[in-house]
Amino acid sequence: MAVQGQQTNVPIFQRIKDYILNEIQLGHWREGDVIPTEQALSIQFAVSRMTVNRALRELTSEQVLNRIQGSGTYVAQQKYQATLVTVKNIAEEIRARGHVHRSELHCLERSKANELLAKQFGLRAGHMLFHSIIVHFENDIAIQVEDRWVNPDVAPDYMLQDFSVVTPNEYLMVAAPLQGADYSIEACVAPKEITEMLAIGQKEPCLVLKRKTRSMDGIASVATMWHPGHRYQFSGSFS
Amino acid sequence: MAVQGQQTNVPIFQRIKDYILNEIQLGHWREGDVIPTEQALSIQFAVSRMTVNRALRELTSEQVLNRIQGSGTYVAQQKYQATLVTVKNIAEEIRARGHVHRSELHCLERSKANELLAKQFGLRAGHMLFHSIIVHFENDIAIQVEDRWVNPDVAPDYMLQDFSVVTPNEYLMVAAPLQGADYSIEACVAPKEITEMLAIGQKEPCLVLKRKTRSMDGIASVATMWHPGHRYQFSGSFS
DNA sequence: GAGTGGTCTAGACCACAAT
DNA sequence: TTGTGGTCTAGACCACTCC
Repeated sequence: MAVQGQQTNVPIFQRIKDYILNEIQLGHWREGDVIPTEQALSIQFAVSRMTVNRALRELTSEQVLNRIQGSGTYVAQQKYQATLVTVKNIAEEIRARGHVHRSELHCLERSKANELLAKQFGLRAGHMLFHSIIVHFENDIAIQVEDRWVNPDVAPDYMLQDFSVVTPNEYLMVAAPLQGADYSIEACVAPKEITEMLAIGQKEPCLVLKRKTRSMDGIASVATMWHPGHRYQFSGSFS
Repeated sequence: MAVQGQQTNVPIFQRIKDYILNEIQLGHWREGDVIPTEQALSIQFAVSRMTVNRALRELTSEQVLNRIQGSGTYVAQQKYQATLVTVKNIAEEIRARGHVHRSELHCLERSKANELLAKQFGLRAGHMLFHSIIVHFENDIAIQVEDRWVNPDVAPDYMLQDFSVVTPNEYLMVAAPLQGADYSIEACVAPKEITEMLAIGQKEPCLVLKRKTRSMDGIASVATMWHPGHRYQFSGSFS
């Protein structure tokens, strides 16, 4: 019965979200400000508290708001620019470009962890680890050297895989579903063995991605991926 | 009354989420499979449909599930590993490390767009652009050369800023709220002028971030940020 | 038409923060 | 103690898909 001049069929919780985003955009509500309580908004919009709750909860998960139980709802810090690098499985990435992927297995061994590795895995030095070195080719041009150490406790069958068919990445995603990862991206000159595998000059810059993946049962894998700087880059976009 | 052997104080909607994630992880439910309906789950867990709805809705926004009204709820495609690089304002980033930020303005000018730049901005060649080159120091060590071109139509007051106080990034975030960006990260050897500003060897690898930011009114800015490879990296984590 | 998800209500009890 | 957010219920009506 009550006609409220609402434009279309936008759900109420969405209208409340839009209203809040608008107030922030207009500068009426600034970073750190308290915004009206659930009850106040439910009265203002003449809706139930659950509906307001959903709007506020979603804006919180979208990092627009912070909520503190017992205290109130606050405008969050302005978001930093974030760059989302989607690190796909390299084989799939290459195929997606319509190119041919091929890999060479240069090393597959059991080896004892040195102190540095043990520390990264959270294990004691001397603990057994799996180690593989694989070179990935795109149309027969070397594009990545993947130097990977794997925790046998997490992926006991790692050594049994045929890495010409399945990439370590693909296998680990199935064997030890990842819960998260730490990574870094840097530019440096690669050691001689790496430059040889990539067939690049010894002084040529490499783009290096180091990644440590966490699964349920601990650190699953520590990998260093070397790419020739002049023929590889990470790219993408966000909005 | 009903004791259900629940471990702790985990909310019901969270337990349902965990249950679903577990079924997927165990392989009981595979990509594309239909999972039980809201009603079925609400009976299975002896909770109200709203609680199940919240669990499913959140998993959908987390890209674990797809929902189709009138049809059902499906297991989504397995996610790619995604690396979230948070590119903060460099001044803030340095201060967050407890270090001192300082910048040197090496160039601030109006200049006509060459063909390449014009194309990036979506303007015609010869269009006027603002251009700045700033070197950022962390504890008096050069850490970034920021070579930036700005669209005057979007940020007309760019030339009036005092870039020893406000970074271009800070100013642009306010003047032209960004809607998105395209970026790439690569490793290469910098031109002589850059290596001099960074005070590094001429053959030393640089980590280069190129970023094009979009605002409401078009391309706001095109920037190339050069970092010495041996003393700078992008890093972070995700889960 | 039966079944599914999408949304909403008007209460309720709780944990926590501020006072 | 009061006010806040966190969660949950047992219904309801709707839009959409599928048969």
